Formats: sequence, structure tokens, C-alpha cells
Amino acid sequence: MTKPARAPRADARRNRALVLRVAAEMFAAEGLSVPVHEIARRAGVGTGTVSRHFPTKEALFAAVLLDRMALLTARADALTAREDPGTAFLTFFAALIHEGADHRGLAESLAGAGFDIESAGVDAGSDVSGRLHAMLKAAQRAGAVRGGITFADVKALMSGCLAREVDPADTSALDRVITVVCDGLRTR
Amino acid sequence: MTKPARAPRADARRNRALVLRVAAEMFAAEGLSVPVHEIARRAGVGTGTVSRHFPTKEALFAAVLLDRMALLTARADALTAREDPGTAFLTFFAALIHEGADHRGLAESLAGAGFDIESAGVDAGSDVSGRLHAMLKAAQRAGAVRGGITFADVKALMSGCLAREVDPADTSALDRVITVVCDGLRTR
DNA sequence: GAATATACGGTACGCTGATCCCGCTTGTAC
DNA sequence: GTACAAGCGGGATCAGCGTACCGTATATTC
Repeated sequence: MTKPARAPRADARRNRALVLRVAAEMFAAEGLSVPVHEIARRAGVGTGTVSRHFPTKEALFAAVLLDRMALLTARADALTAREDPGTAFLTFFAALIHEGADHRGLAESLAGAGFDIESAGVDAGSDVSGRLHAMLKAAQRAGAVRGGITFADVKALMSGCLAREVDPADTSALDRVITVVCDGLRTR
Repeated sequence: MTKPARAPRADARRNRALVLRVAAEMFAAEGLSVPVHEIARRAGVGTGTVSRHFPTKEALFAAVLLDRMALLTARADALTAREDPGTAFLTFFAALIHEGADHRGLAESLAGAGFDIESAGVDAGSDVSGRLHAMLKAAQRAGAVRGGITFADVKALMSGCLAREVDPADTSALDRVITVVCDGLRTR
């Protein structure tokens, strides 16, 4: 029933990987507004090649995020196992912000400008949001994070730290902002 | 030398005010992405009329902000006169965030998506940024706000509270986020 | 080495939105 | 009331971007 569908050609596999790598770099550096056309040019392929492997720009972005997300999920699980709930949550929170700072496209997506990560299905397999949510609840039960805060508040604060105003080259600025927010999240 | 330039016609003045009012509402409700075309339609005028009064979309947005900015400056001065530096700063900080929450266009602009307020010259006359900066420094001198924080950090945190994730209809969510950030800003 | 499905490059198309322009209308001055 | 500049509406124009298509090239299979 399911047709055998022989393995894709070697050059196709290579091109797919190449496009994915270039797209990751460009989304990270320039944000979601980089033209697909430009990604193709930088990868040295035609636009047709890009759109065949990734039918839409959104699909391309989702593919870029997928593997990154898997790494983050693993990180979350490690923290949950090793640290107390409060530390685990705040550390993962900070890690996600750093991730976004290295990745303008991701930050924009979190901020709601462009594609919606969750609706793009990126989150489906590697459930980063779910992990963060669970860690928040655990930290609150442990009394480390103030109780009124909702998961939506946390996401808002996260994307807040990634606002363009924060000079991405200035890591100390990012750390100051993270410190302010984390201290604010802690129980008084 | 300066030509007499007789006063503009009554209908022109009326139309300018009308467009300005409609544009303010729509930028507030929909953000910077609302088409100029749509503003004209809602105002019941042609696109030509809009572009004659305001040569570019950016100019229109700047005009919308100008009077609002004047109000905020006055508010800042009143707070500085009446309150201690720490309270004045944090209150004004919260007020600016609430202003942005009522004004999606302003929030987007602060977040760096779209026009840059400062380069649009909006801030030139009514110096809201300057006021906030001065209030921050005063609050830090008074020991109410932690010292390491820079003005850029404050702007980042501000636009952070305005991220799309915060449901604008849910004022309590906004207040929770503001509380977190303000507590984080205070000296330990 | 020949046959063929697969993949390629790049052009063409359609869409959206900002800005410009021009023929007509209307407020204003005398 | 008349003349005329100022102002008006909205279509034309231009630019940027994503997507679909098609003739050509090439990896794979026998």
C-alpha cells in the first residue's frame, strides 16, 4: 500500500541539509524577515530547490527549529532531575532567553511577530513549552516562585527580555535584564 | 522672504484632524501594520487626502504620537515634583507600560518592530525618554533602584511587558508582569 | 552505457501595500 | 456671483516577496 518510495537522491539530501544550515544562520542573524530568495542565493541554489524541499517559508523555519528544540528539551529534563525546582525553573528560563538572544528568528516568533511556533507544529514533538510550564508549577509548589504568576506571564517576560532594545552583542546587558526578571519572579 | 502662505482651507483642517483621530484609533487597536488605505476608508476620505497631509505613513504615526507624548511629559514632571525619586520612577515606568498596552502601535514601535520613535523625531519636542532617564538616575542615587541597571535595560524591560503574549484585555496579567519587573528593579 | 525518474535553476505570476498623479470639485476672496 | 487656487478622490504605478512552473541536467538502476 505504502509505496516503496526509494531513497532520495544524494544531491537532494545534500542540498536539503545545505539549505537548512544556511537558513538557520540567516534566521538567527536577520530574523524572520529575510527573503527566501536571499537564503537560496546564499546557499548557492535556486529558489525552486528551496521551495521543493520546504513548501513554504514557515515550513522551512519549523524545520530549522526542530533539532534545536530537541536539545532544549533534553536540557530541561536534566535540570529537573538534578536541581531543586526553583533553581531548575529559573535556570531553564534563563537558558531559553539566551537561546532566543542567539536566534533572532526564534525571538521574533516567541514575541508573536511572524509565525506562531505552536501552530507551526514545531512544539509537537519536543515539548519545550510543556517542560517550562511543568517546571513553573513545580517551582511554585516548592515556594520558590511567587504564586500568582501564570505561564502566560512567564512567556511574556521571556519574550520581553528578547526585545530588540537589548543589544545582542552586549551579554552583560542581557544578564542584567535576566537578573531583574528572575529576582522579580522569586518569592519575596 | 517667508511667503505669507495664507491659512489652510477649513475643509482641509477638518480632514486633517479627522484623519489624525481615525489613525490614532486604528494604530492603537491594530498596530503599525494597518494599511494606510484602510485608515483612509474608515475616515471616509481618499488615500490621496491622507498622503497629502502626511507624506508618509511614518509621518502620520509620528503626528499621532506627538500630543500623547506631551501629556506623558507633564505627568512625569508632576511625579518628579510630588513623589520621592523611587516612587516617581517606578510609577512613571508603570504608566508608560499601561500607555503602551492601550496603544499597540506605540508598543510595536518601542519593541523596534516598525518605525523607530526617536529617529522619527517624535521625541524631539516632548522628551519622554529624557524624563524617564533622569528619573532612573535620581532613583538610583536615592538608593531605591539597583545601581547596575542602564537606561537601555529599562527600555528593554518596558517593551518586554508589552509583548504580544500579554493579553491586552487582561489587565490583571499586565499588572502581575509589571509587579514582577518593578520588584526586580528595586534594591534588594 | 543507456534509460529514466528525480532534482535543479531560475523565470513568471499573483498578491499586498505605499506613494504619486491627474482631472474634477469646492472653499475663499473680491 | 465669479474666478481661481486649494483640496479632493481614487486609480495608476512601483516595489518586495512567496509560490508555481518548466525545460534542462544528472544521479541511479539495470
